[in-house]
Order: sequence, then structure tokens, then C-alpha cells
Amino acid sequence: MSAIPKNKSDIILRAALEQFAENGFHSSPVSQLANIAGVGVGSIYRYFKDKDELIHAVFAMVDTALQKGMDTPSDSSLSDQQQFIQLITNLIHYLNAHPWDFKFLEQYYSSPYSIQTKRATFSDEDSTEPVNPFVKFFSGGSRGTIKELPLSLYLAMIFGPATFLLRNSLSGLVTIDDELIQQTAEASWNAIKL
Amino acid sequence: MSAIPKNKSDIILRAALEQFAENGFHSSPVSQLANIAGVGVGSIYRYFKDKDELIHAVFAMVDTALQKGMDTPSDSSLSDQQQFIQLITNLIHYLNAHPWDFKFLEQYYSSPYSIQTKRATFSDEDSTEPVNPFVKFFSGGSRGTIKELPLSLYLAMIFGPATFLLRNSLSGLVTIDDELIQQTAEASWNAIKL
Amino acid sequence: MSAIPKNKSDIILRAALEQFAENGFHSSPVSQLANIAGVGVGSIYRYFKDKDELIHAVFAMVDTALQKGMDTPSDSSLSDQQQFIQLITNLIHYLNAHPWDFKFLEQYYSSPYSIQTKRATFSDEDSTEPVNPFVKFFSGGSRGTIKELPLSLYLAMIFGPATFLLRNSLSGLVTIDDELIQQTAEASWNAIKL
Amino acid sequence: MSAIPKNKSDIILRAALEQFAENGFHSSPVSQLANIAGVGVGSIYRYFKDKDELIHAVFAMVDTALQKGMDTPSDSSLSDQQQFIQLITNLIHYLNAHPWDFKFLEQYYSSPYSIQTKRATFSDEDSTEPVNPFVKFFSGGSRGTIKELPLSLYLAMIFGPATFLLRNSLSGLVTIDDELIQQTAEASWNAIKL
DNA sequence: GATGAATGAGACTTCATTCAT
DNA sequence: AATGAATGAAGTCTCATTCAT
Repeated sequence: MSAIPKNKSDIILRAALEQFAENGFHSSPVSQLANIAGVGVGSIYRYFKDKDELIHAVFAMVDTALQKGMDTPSDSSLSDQQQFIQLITNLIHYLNAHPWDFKFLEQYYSSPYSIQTKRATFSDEDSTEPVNPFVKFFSGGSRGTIKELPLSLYLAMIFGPATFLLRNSLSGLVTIDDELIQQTAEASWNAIKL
Repeated sequence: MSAIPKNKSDIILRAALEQFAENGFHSSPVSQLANIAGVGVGSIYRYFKDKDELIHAVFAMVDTALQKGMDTPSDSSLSDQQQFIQLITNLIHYLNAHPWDFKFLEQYYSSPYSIQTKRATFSDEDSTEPVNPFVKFFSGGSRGTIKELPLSLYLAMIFGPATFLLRNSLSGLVTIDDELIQQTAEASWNAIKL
Repeated sequence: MSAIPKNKSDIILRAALEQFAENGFHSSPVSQLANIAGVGVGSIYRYFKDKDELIHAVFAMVDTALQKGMDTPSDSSLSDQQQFIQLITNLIHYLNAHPWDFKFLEQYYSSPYSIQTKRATFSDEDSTEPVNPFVKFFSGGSRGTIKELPLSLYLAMIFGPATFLLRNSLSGLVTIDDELIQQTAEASWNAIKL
Repeated sequence: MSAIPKNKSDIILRAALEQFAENGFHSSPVSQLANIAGVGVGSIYRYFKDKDELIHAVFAMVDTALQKGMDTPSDSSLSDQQQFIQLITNLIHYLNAHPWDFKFLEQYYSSPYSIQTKRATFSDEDSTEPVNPFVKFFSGGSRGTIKELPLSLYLAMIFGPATFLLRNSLSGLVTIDDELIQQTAEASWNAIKL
């Protein structure tokens, strides 16, 4: 799935993602990252100023891939409901298929690191691509199919449940299958539809 | 609000909660916890085997308080919808009023520590009290007012959005007021009602 | 001669002085200092914030001892010449007897560290004790026995030759004995006397 | 003044001198020297076995230039005093005009490196050129104008004060002008004249 | 001959834990 | 019981040196 990385910088990023996801930032010594990546410790510092910069770079990689993974060629023949459900389905599918990405993001967002990064989730004023596809979806002007609610609440009803399920899936408390995904997407839709 | 702790063990737990919430586990040296708590480093090790045990103990304290904070004397004169909305309102109110608790839980759940803890959220087989009030709510047998969905999805539609909003509230991206809480509770209800 | 240090801080300072004098700052790893001092590495960091602070502390210790070692109870029955020669004799004697102190000072002054320290050699405006005894000597108002020269030149004719000889003594190029000290002191006097 | 170096070896030596003088040996990574010199790191190791050898080579370059800078075509029409004062004036002028050379020498002499180098200052037995012009001056047999003193003391009264002033000049504590140089040279002469 | 990416030994520093008082 | 000085394992990062291109 993920293309095999060929340049050293990507090899390091992949190894770091794996380690951070499994062990957390603070239980992943740089020396261990180097081992997994199959490079010398010093090489990591050739490509990244310090461990912090590496963490942010992993985030950028994962975030970009996620935006791409969620996106769907906009099909105007689909109803709002169908489009919306498609997006949520994509989101859960992608993160369920990429548990390292999900684990990494969870840690990243609940750490001091995320504070330094300006999240462009809510507005795309200053953002170049990638733009969150859900924001795109909702910013299409008022529709007759959706309740009038704050953007933050739309997003909460989408990412919240999905995140909760994925977390429990990783804990082994829940098994995510297509039926559950479908039910989740519909529930989210019901939460905000008129 | 929080009762003033009187015995040394509680004093330590409170100080630890504050530090962990503000600085994270790995930026909270035991010596600093001792300072804040106003006790010697050695004393912490009298009450807790090591730092890990302290972290788990803080979790237990916070988790218990949260269950209590959410609970409401079950009032059978209220409709299902009213009860449900009351529960969510309580949840968000409590965590919004106790940001340290919320921050701590976020870190705890997205860290390797939570893996070691067996969460008794979904079943109460082995659990002594406290039991999640929402689990109590849903386990009351089938009702005519709620869709037939997996328990995990019910919980996802409750905790997911609430958590998402609280997170953004702490980041300063969103301000949680009573109207938003009401809207959220209703949206969650709409997601699962028949 | 040097009292045997009893508290840990002094033990560390002594060990550091020895190592720095012999090997230089950069060839004296903190771990080695700890070995010589007979303490754990961590202990050094209990008493000194970091290696830099330790270096400055060693300087303070050496500098203070030197001022004391140079000083002589001012004896007004002695002529200017006798007083002056006494001071230089003390200076060379002291540093010759304490080669570590001399080597340390040489390194310290020709390193970036000394820039951070405000040397109070030239003025004692802001300085509390100790004050350089030579400065005291020259600041006693104009005398009829000494040429009118800039203070910096007085000091140059005192410390310059002494330093040069001590350096060569350490290299083994010269042997400093009482006769040489006497000759040096007289030459310095001749350089500035009327 | 300094001829523009044309061969790679000289370019490296110049760059190293500058860096060492400004930042010290240990804050001048070889990679940085390479940058300044505009050559690859590897090239430095083609011309110099290791960093130590480079340091010694810079010393040799600086030392040679200094000897040349101090020298004056011996003019037998001048008195001893005039010749002597001329030599000191040259010395201070040269080092004041070449602060990098002076800073480098200071560091070199007060570092463990200088121990490895056998200085040929005092005797020219084993020395090929250059020979210290002052040694030449004093070895001209006994004169009726100068006190009978050890060679090392002559040198101490010359280099000592000059060095001291230059050091303070670099620290900004003293400004060296022609008057001060003249006064210094005269004081040195007074120190040793009959 | 020249280059600079790659390496890893080793430096500095932090902090969980112990134990004598 | 309580304390906090002492410890050293372990983590982050630098940089002299090598070697394939």
C-alpha cells in the first residue's frame, strides 16, 4: 500500500512513525529509531534538526496522506447524504487500515507538539492544500438538507465518533467491520440532517 | 469544589494530577511533583511503588470522580430523551469545569499506560463500582425510543463528540457555552433515536 | 597548604581545578571530574547548574585565593620600592607554588568564558572585595617615586613579565628561583620608577 | 598585506586561523572550516592528517609570519636603545594589526597543544630559521648598555608587557595607540638598561 | 584529486529511584 | 514516617573521520 520509501529521509520518517505509534515519543530513543531505520544515529540529525523536528515532519507526512486518503472525487450526481456518508466511510476505512497513522495522530494531538502546529482544520484562509474535505463539504453554502449548526459541531459529530471507535478498535474492545462503519456514518448523518 | 485533601496520599495525587495535566507525564519529574505537593521525594515512594503506579492511581481517582460527576439520580418521571440529554450535559459540564481531569485523561488514554489498564467501560462483569452511567442507561433492556445499535456505537456517539469539543475548547478553537452543549446533546440524541 | 576540603562542593571544585589545569576544559569530561572527585556524575549537577557554571565557580575560587595569596599586611614603614617588590614577589611565589591555579587562569582568560565575567581588575567601582592589591597600591594618589603612566601600563609591567616567566617555568624552559624572582621584581620596578 | 593564498593548503590554513581565533579550537568543527575555506571536508584530510595537525600547521604559519613581521633590517647607525625600542614597537604594531594571529597564539600557548611543540625561542641549536629577532639582539655579546640578566628575563620584560596590553586591547579594556606603544617600549627598556 | 553523506564514539545532562539520617 | 542528597543508567546531540562516487 504505502510505496516503499527509497530516499533516506523517507526511510527515517517511516521508521519513526512506526516507533512513535507503538511506543510513544518518549519511549522511542533516537538510537532505536536509527536501528529500525537501518541508519546511523548521526544520519537522523543530518535530515532533521532535532527530535522535535522529526516528530513534526512525521505529522506532516501522516496528515497529508490522511487528507488524500479521505478525499473522493466529488460526484455531483450523489445526494448530500450519500456524499457525506462516503466521506465518513473513507475516513474510518483509511485510519482503520493505517493504525500507525491513527495512533501517531492521537499522541500528537494530545501532546504539547500540536500546539506549535497551526491546525488549519477550521479555516482554510492561510492554508494551501491539503484542505480538509469535510470543511470543503460544509463550506458549500447553506443546504436544505442539514441543520444550521456551528462548524465545530459538524466536525465533532464526524470525527468524534469515528475517533472513539478507532481507539476502541485498537484496544481490541471493538471490531470495526463494514456494517459498523455504515451504521456510524448513518448515525452521524442523522445527528446533523434536518 | 474538590474537597481539600487531608491525607498525604491525596495531596500527592492532586499535585500529580495538576502537573501531569499541565506538563505531561514525561515533563513532570517526581522531584517536581514532590515540590508542588510540599512533601519529600522519598514520601512519594512510600505511597506509590513507582511513577507508573502513581500515574495509574491518578487515573483511578480521576475516573471515579468523573463517573460520580456524570451521574444523576435516576428520575423515572423524565422521558428517555430528557434523561439522555441530561447525562450528556452533565458529562460536558463536568469535564469543562475540570480541565485538568480532561487533559489528564486525554494523555492517559493516548499513552502506553492505558493499555495496561483494563477498562471496564463496556462490561461490568469484573467491575466493582463505579459503573458508567451511560452503560446503565442502555442496559435497561430494549426501549421503543432508541435505534437498535451496538453498545460501542451508542458510546461513540456520546463520548466522541463531547471529547472532540472539549479538546478544541482547550486549544481555544471553540468556546463551550450552554447553547453549544444543548445542541450537542440533541445532535447525539438524534443520532441514535428511532 | 590548601586546606583539605570537607564539603562535597569543594571536593568537586578541587577535582575540577586539577583536571582543567592539566587537560583543559574540553578534554575534561564531566564523568572524569566525577571520577577524580569520587562522586557520581549526577552529584556535580546538584551543586552546579552545568559545566559552564562549574568552570566559573572554579575561577572564582582560584581568583579569590590568588588575591589573598598576593596580599601583604600593608607596612607603612616600608618604602614604595620595598612594598612594590614585595607584592611582585608574593605574586610569583604564589603562582609558582600553585601551578594548577596558574594553568587554570591562563586557560580561563584566553577562552570565551572570561568574557562573561566582568573583570574588576581595572576599577573597583562595582567590586566588593577582593580588590587587586596592585590596584590598591597605585590608587594611593600620585607619589613622587613613580612615573606618571596609565594604570594599564603599570599592570602590564607587573603581570606581563611574571606571567611570561611562569608560563616558561611550566614548560620547563626556565627554573624560577628566589634570585630570578628578585631580579624580575627589580626590573619591573625600574620600568616604572621615576 | 597577507598575500592572497592560491593553493588549497593555504586557503585552508587561512580559514582555520580565522575560525580558531574567533571561536576557539573546540567550537570550530572541521565541517565549518571547510565551509569557510570553500572546500569539501574531505579535502582538509588530504592536506592534514587530522585536526591536530592542522592546528599545529596554523601555528607554524602564524609563528613564521610573526618573526618576519617583527624583524627590521639591522641598522648599525642606531643606538642600542633605539634598536630595542624599534623591535618592541614592531612587535606590538604587528600583533595589534593581526588580531587573529594574536588570538590564535594565545589559545595555542595556553592549550595542551603547545606542549607538543618544542619551542625554539630560547636556543637556536636545533632550529632552522626563523630565529627570534630579540634573541639575535641579545646574543650579540655583552654590551655596556644593558644589565647582565638571564635571557629569559630579557624576554619576559619584552613579551610579557606587550602580551598583556594586547590581551586587554582585545577585551576592549584598553586602546592601544602610538603613545601607549612608545611608553611601553620605553618602560621595557628602562627595565633592563644599565 | 575532490567531495560530502554516513557513521558512531563520546560529550553533556536529566531524572527515577534508593537509603542513611 | 519523612526526608532529600546521592547515584548512574539512559537520552539527546555533536563532530572528527572515512570512503564510495
